[in-house]
Amino acid sequence: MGTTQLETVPEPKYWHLKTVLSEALDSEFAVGEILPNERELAARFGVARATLRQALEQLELEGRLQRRRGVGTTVAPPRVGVAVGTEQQTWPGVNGDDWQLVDCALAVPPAAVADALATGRDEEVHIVRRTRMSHGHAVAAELLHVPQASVPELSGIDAPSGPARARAVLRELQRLELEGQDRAVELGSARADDAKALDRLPGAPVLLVTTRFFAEGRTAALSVATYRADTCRLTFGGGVEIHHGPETQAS
Amino acid sequence: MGTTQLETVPEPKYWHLKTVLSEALDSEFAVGEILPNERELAARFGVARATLRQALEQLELEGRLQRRRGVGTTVAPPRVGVAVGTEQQTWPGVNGDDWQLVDCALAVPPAAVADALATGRDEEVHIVRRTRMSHGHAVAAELLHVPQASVPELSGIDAPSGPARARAVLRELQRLELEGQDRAVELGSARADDAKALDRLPGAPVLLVTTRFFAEGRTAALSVATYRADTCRLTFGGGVEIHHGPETQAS
DNA sequence: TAGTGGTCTAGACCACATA
DNA sequence: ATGTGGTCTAGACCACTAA
Repeated sequence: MGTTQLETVPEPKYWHLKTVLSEALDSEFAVGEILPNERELAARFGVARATLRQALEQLELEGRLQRRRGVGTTVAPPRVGVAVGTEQQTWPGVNGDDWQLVDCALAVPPAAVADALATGRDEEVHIVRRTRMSHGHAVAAELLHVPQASVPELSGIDAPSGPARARAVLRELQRLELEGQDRAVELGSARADDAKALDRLPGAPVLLVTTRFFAEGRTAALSVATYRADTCRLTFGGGVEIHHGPETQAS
Repeated sequence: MGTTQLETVPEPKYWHLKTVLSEALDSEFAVGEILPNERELAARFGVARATLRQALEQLELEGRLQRRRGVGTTVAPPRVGVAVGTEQQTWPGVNGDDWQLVDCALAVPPAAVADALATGRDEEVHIVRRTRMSHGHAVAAELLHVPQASVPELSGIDAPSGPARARAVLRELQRLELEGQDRAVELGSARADDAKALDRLPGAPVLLVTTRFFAEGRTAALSVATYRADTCRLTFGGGVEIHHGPETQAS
């Protein structure tokens, strides 16, 4: 009697912590506000720092928090909706999309990419790197793989690398008639270079969007885009904004 | 000279470990094979168990490993492609989709859902629970929120809850003319009940697919589907299989 | 009952940002 | 120089599975 928790399942501490913190974020903190540091939070809740960190990790995974080394932990703004799929299918780089060309190189792609393109595993392809900006921040980094067979007219007169070369590859690609495309989304962790481009640590959770472009009866190009999973919500069709949680209340 | 690593950035141990393990998985292990236990692996690599676990965690996140308490760590099969978006838009539950009705209840949804449906925050809606099966495993759990206004003809004669009630709600919903729909995908962590349905621990990483169904000029229903992020690759359009990495070599 | 992964602790040191 | 989050250790105990 009185011991009302006799038959309760022992809920992990970090899980309970996460719930408590989550509610505190809703009610007591504003977006951008900085939280007490991990050592103090851990002390305040009477747990080891590692346990506290386990809770923070999950909240960051859910896009509620943002942690930066040397700075602190802040309350994250609601995720931004990023339009990924639209009704009409187009080649990358046509008129007004919010991708910025970075550079272009000729290199042997990973085996998985070579298989998808049906090129030989030792065959070099054009790899165009692009970055997607949204609200002033980089939200995605992309590698667009274009087999040399897809852009046969690519002149040797163009710059051998850099943004100019990238532009040339895209221009040639757009001459083909796009017959279709499909996409896949999966969870991954950021490679070192992508992490740097996205201002995250290597291994940060990302959403991998793989797009195959079909032309001339084959896969004419393959894009692998790496989106920040903490700050992005990928939208398909319509692209209308979805309101979210209690954050809806202002700012 | 000879000290070739003077200016190398100190790569974290768990990151290097992950790379080594990843390569070992490709070359020395078959899908389903069980790895040595964590204590032995840690000893073998000369690191603390926590560090080893950090590497395993990432590999699990990437769908390379599967860990089960009391059993061990096994090599995961390649992710299964799950078709999420198709060209033609349809109501949930029409003819042959691979969702199984679980039950149905009348309850007040979370504020975020109420806002999206433009119902009052205290207004009860029908909540249909469904489970999606693929290859004999549950890959997703869904809550389909249907405002009472969307199914006004729902007879009180039908069962008050359970699969029969769920069927009735979907049947009434399908009478409306579907005017459009849109989707969003984001990263989340599994709620306790979803985790149980998906045979995962609470907090496991999941892909949240939010679908809005439009009819009669408003949002007539809203679905929130929770997909296992470790085993699923969500496909949009076409639904064709994408070949993957070295796993492509058989089964 | 034995062995597995999951949780938790109390430290330590490091890399990074800022003042 | 200080303070932050990131990495790492060497333990301990618990929850779960399967023999």
